[in-house]
This record gives sequence, structure tokens and C-alpha cells, in this order.
Amino acid sequence: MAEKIIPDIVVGRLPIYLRALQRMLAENRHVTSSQEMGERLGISAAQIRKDLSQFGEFGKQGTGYSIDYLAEQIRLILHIDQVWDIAVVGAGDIGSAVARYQGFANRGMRVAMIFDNDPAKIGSDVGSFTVQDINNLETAVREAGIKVAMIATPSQNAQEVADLLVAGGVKAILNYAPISLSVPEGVRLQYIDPVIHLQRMTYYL
Amino acid sequence: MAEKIIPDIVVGRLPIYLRALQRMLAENRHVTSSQEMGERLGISAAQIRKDLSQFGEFGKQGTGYSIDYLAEQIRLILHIDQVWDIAVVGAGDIGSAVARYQGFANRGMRVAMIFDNDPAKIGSDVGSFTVQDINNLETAVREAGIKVAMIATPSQNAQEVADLLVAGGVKAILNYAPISLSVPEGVRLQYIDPVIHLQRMTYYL
DNA sequence: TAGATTGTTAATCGATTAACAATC
DNA sequence: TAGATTGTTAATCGATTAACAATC
Repeated sequence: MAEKIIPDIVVGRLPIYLRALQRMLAENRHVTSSQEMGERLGISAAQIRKDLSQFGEFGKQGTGYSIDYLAEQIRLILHIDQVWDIAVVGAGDIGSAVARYQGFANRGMRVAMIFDNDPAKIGSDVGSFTVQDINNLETAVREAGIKVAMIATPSQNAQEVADLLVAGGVKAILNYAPISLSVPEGVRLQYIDPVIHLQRMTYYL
Repeated sequence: MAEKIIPDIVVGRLPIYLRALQRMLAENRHVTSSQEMGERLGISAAQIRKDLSQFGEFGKQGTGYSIDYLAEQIRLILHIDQVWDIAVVGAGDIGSAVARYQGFANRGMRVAMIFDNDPAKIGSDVGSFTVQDINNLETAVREAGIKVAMIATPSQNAQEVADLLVAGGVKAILNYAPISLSVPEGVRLQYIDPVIHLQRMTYYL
């Protein structure tokens, strides 16, 4: 049975569309069009329609898309009709900010636990969580069935933390450490490094 | 005089190359090859050579690239042979974490000031900075000649903050608020939204 | 109905890869 | 010299856009 393969780049735009739709809902809007979404996002209307058409037919000719319905469909496609528990590794400034971040609510994510290797931090509270010993990471993650994690440790520890997470069954890692990691086939990896984004802009200044 | 136009996507990879090179330097390496860089980064060797060739000839046949020299050349290309002062707007968890972040050192960036609109925060210290009143933002940014800023406010304030920054002469904005902003032609804009990255991965789980 | 907008096809555009002469 | 690796060209691959029939 041939599953249609969706290009990564298309999947990558769906969360952007969803964010815009949720914003429109917050503005009490009910219907939108590919043209309006495109203008808000700086993406061509044709591309938005093409992207969505990879997954189904969500609109109505002449009227456009029901915001509520389209948002729900994208949530289903992205598997965020459920809430994903996240393990945060590293209880420094970034890890703590992430653990306290209010922006996960209603977007399919929830921080569930936070780890560190510093005895001075283990047992202390960060937001509503108690920092756990990284030695318990693999077991805790496996027992909780956690599939998604964020690495917020220094670069030098990031690869070993990634290995631990993978050993515990994690399948998706968001890495804040400014270093390229290697993970086995089947484990997804994304990066956040503010300096990379800043350097992409200074080229043009 | 026709300036060769470099595709955005190529410029966007240079900071990744630079980060890898700096890592190699930290490992006391002196020479690398497009093949080795490609393996580390999950990018084809041909693409790395092609990207670099847009800007000049930095390697030697048979031996590869001097890490130190190539890193310096990329720094020149990206205009990070200087240090860019950055204004941070929003002194919440994210803004505070960014203001204290040690990862800017040696990468061409330096936080120079932080603003908030909350009277309870204005005047308090975050890292080595005193939180300034956002009403002074436009003037302070203009007088300091700041061209780069980061927005770490709630979504509802992000657009007005962006407008203020632009009014103060800022030309590059990194936005942590999970909302699409609009800025005039000539102002660069990048986004960091961890939820977007997480949602890009849950599709595959 | 007339106007608007979708979903889709075909054409265009741009990015990546393979291959290799040049040369260190 | 022999081996290695660059810089570059041409071929391939993939993504974006334009256009329009279908239809609400």
C-alpha cells in the first residue's frame, strides 16, 4: 500500500498555518481564504492551497475555509489532537524559562518533568516542577512513555543527553544547545539557536 | 554594477557552517574537508562546496579547508567580524534567560539593554542589566545606534514593540512571540517558536 | 445568477547532486 | 608521483507559481 509521501517542507508549514488560524479564532473570525492567510504570513495563496490539498479538501469554493474546521484538521494531521508530555533536560536559564513557559497551553504540548545533573539544583523547584536527577532520566522517561524532549544543557553535555533520551524511548528532540547532534534513524531532531537566526540577518545589514 | 544575488537559503546555511567550524577549533582541529563537514551536519559535501563557492575560493585542492581561515572568512561575509549590540524587549522568563545567556560570546552578538512595560520590573536587575522603561525604547535604541533586537513580550504586544523598534532604527528583529509580525521592506525578521518545532516533529510520531 | 475561491494541472523556477578537470 | 579534494558545470530533482475549470 503506497502511502503518499509529504515533503518535509510542507509539513513544516502546517504549524505556521495553524498558529495563524488560532490567532484568527482569537480575533473572533470564522472564515478565511488562502489569500488572506497568505497575506498575513507572506506566503503565496497558491502555495497554501497546494499544501493543504496534500492532505484533503478542507475548503469551499467561493467562500474559503472555516477557521475552526481547518484548525481542527491540521491538529489531526500533526497529531496534536492529543497533548504531548515533554521532558526538559537542563535546569539553567533556558530550561527554567521553558519549564515555566505559558505558550504550550492549547498547542498540544505540556512540560511534564525537568532534569539536571547539578546536585545543587536537583530537588529544587522550577515553576511547578521539582528538578530530578539526570541519572533517573532514562527510567523516568521510559516509564512515563515520554516521546518528546527538549535539551537545554551546555553544548558539551548535549550529545550524551540525547543518547540517554533515545535510550529512554524519546522519538523527537528539540535541541537548544548550539551544537549538531547525531541520533538514530527514526528519531526526529530540531534545533533552536538564537545566534544562528541573528547571524542570518546581519549578513544583510 | 551587478552584485551577484546570493540565495537566502545559502546565506542561512553559513551560520551552521561557522558553528561547526568553531566546534572543530575547540577540538583543536586545524583542517577539514567538505566531506567531513557534510557528515557532521547531514548536508552533502557538494552543497557545502557550492555554497562556499558563491563567496570565493577558500579551500585547497587535495587538502581541504583551513578551519581557522574559513571561519574568519565566513565571519567577514556575515558581518560578524564586529560585535552587534542587541536590545531585548520583555523581561519575563524568556527575555531574562536571553539577557543572561552566555552563548552570544565569540559569536558576534552581545545583549546591550533590556526593556519592559511593567513598573514592577522597570529598575530591577536582570543579569548585569537594569530593566529600562519601554517608553524610552525608541530613543535609547536610536542613540545607541542599535540595529538588532529581540522581542520576548506577550503576543499581544509584539507588533507594537516591533513598530517601536523600527522607529528607533532597528533593522533586524528576532521574534520569540508566537505571532506573525509585519515590518517595512528593509527590516529583517526571524522567528523562534519552540511549539512550531515540536509540532513539526509530532507529525512523524 | 454573478462573484468568489477552491483544488489541481502544467509550466516555471530554483536548489541539489553528480561528475570531473584542475591542482595541491 | 599518487592520492585527495577543491571549484564548477551540467543534469537532475523538487518546489513554487500561474492559470483555470469546477462549484459554492
